[in-house]
Amino acid sequence: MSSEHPPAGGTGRPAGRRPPSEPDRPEPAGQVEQLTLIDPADPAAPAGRRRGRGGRQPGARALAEHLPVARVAVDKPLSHLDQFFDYAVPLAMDADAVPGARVRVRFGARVVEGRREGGRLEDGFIVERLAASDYPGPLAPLASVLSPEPVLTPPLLALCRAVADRYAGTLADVLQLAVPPRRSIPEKEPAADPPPPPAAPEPGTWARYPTGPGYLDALARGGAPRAVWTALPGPHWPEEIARAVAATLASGRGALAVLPDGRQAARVDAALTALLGPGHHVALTAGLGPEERYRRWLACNRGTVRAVVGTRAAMFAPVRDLGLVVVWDDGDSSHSEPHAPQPHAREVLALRATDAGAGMLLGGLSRTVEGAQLVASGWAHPLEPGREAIRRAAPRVRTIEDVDLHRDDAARTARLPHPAWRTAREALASGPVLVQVPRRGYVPRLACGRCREPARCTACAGPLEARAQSGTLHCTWCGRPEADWHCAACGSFRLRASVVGARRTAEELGRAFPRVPVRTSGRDGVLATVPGTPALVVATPGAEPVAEGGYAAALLLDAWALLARPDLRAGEQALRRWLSAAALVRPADSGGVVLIVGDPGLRPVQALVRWDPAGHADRELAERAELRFPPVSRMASVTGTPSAVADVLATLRLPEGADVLGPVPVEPAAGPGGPGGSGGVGGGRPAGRADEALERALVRVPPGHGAALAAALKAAYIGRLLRKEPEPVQIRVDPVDIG
DNA sequence: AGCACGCCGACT
DNA sequence: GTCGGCGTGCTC
Repeated sequence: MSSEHPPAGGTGRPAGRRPPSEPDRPEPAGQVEQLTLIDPADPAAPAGRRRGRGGRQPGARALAEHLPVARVAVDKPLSHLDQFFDYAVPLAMDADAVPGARVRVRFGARVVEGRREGGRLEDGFIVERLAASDYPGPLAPLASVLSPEPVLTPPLLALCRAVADRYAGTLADVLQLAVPPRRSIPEKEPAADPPPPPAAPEPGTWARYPTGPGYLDALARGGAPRAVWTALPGPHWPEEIARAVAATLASGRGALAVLPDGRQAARVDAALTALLGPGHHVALTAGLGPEERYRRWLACNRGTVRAVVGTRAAMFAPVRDLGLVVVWDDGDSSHSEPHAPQPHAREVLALRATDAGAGMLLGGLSRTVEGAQLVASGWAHPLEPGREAIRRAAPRVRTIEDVDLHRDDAARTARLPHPAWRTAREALASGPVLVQVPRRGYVPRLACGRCREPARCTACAGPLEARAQSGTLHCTWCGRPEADWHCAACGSFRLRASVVGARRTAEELGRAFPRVPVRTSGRDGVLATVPGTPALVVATPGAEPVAEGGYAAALLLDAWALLARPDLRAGEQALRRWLSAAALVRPADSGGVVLIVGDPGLRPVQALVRWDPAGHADRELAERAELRFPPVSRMASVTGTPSAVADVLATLRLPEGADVLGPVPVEPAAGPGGPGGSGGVGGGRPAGRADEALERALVRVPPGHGAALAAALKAAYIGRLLRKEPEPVQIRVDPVDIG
């Protein structure tokens, strides 16, 4: 009677069998009868209805005969529980109701005398078609199939599931990130055939790396090499990425490259077009508009194009036969998706590479600890230039200390140490000069004038700021005035106003170099390129324009400010920012000079001078290993009211070797980068009411137990939902804001 | 999330 | 006697 096989892929009981604890429900006699519809509200009743073995219901609509059940991921309700719901497939929808199709379903209806009433229309995706459902009750029919376009294909679903699991998040949240909203116009356009694979590219500038040509060759021959690539400074890396992508296409497979921002994606896009011509790839970036974005996404999903270059949202792009994933500059915080569960492009793409058996190219001018770990663990190989190639490509780097150097009048006007002023003046004779200024608001507002220790509130340790009107000191967290501050570290009473912003630096430089044009590139108003003519270009980190022919010099001001942040990654990030600016400067042979204003004894400063990001990352990794910090361990944060956090910690079934740090009170949200933000599971603010005291605990597990940690956190979270605990908690895997 | 059902106090 | 409090459970 009941079907011989349990539903494919179903996790539940075999269809037609139920535990004996539900005696009052009629035992389904067989699948087809079981699925006969009782819903009256289908206007498009198919005329020639085929009968199942026992179509006993006179008013029933005909159902698809082959696989009459559609398992649906319903978008809205209960998404915390990550459940699928089974619906019957009306015969009229049989052809369209393919796995991955978007559907509308009635959800939450009640049954009155065998008829279904009410129920809200919800969006969903068909996850799979089944011969039978393991749901014991009668199935409601699909309300409609919005489109037969299979957008949530089985491999994309599997990826979303894996990402949700890795981050203790819900499938629904990840689906939101992975599947773009539907637009009907691009869907109606016919799918073209993909172009034939291009020829394998020449190594080009990859020849500058000992293992570069071999890496490219492996890709072209269908291999899956995984490399952590330290790129040489200069303008060649976009083309090098393009060649790696082209080599993968040559093997008949697809490729996906994710870059931190649209400017850089545009450079790789242009390099790919130059190398292959149009038609082989699409760029997937914000700012395209929803329709064009969907058109390109569809082109990728339909296999019309085999390569995608884009920003972080492209990490889910459904590239077919994935042969290579590329992440450029994974230390850039833009690679962290701000929406729950906040997946990181590097992690998602490493997951995809592993699952798809694809290669990976994790490249950048610098190297993150995570990159160093991938090499240390043997998962990836280093792809590095030799010392000689670095010497040829990199500018000369000099350091000067920034103590008491304001002797010269012009230099003082520019707030520049004198040697920096002189370097700029000399370099301006032959080209543009880049001045990198830390972003305001990114650095401690005030610091000790002697030892540079950030000035902190004596009550709550929040950062102090000087009120513009009165000039008095106040804490930006608790608001308390700080009457007689002195440095907690060295006892000095002198304060130093932290950093001059880009705009004011530009004004002052303009006065110090009256005949030289000054351009700024920053948060609002980012310049992509500047001409190769003499000019001062003041930029904040990440916004440096590329100069035609390279900058003659770069000045990196206020190194201390980047390093003074109470952040695990402060050193790594500082070095990353300096390298990205320094890489835009001409090679030393052509006179390129970088001058960094900061203590030459600091490890990141030394790494810049030696141009050794890999060594720096290795040392950071060793330090993290010693302290058992991520990524050597995996961490998650649990934030909420004290009782809620305590409850989660108490019910958490932690894996072997786990430990808990805290809980500690969380500072009230301080400014833009505060502990707000949604993430993991438990979405928005964990604060029930505003201003309620919150605590945060960090949970840490040894390497290899990340999945168990995520599973345990999610179980504890779901447990609270099921128990209807009113106090919300927020759970975040790989929290970004741990100091 | 909504929206049912279900078992105990003050009203026409 | 009934209307209604929102506690608990279900939604294919």
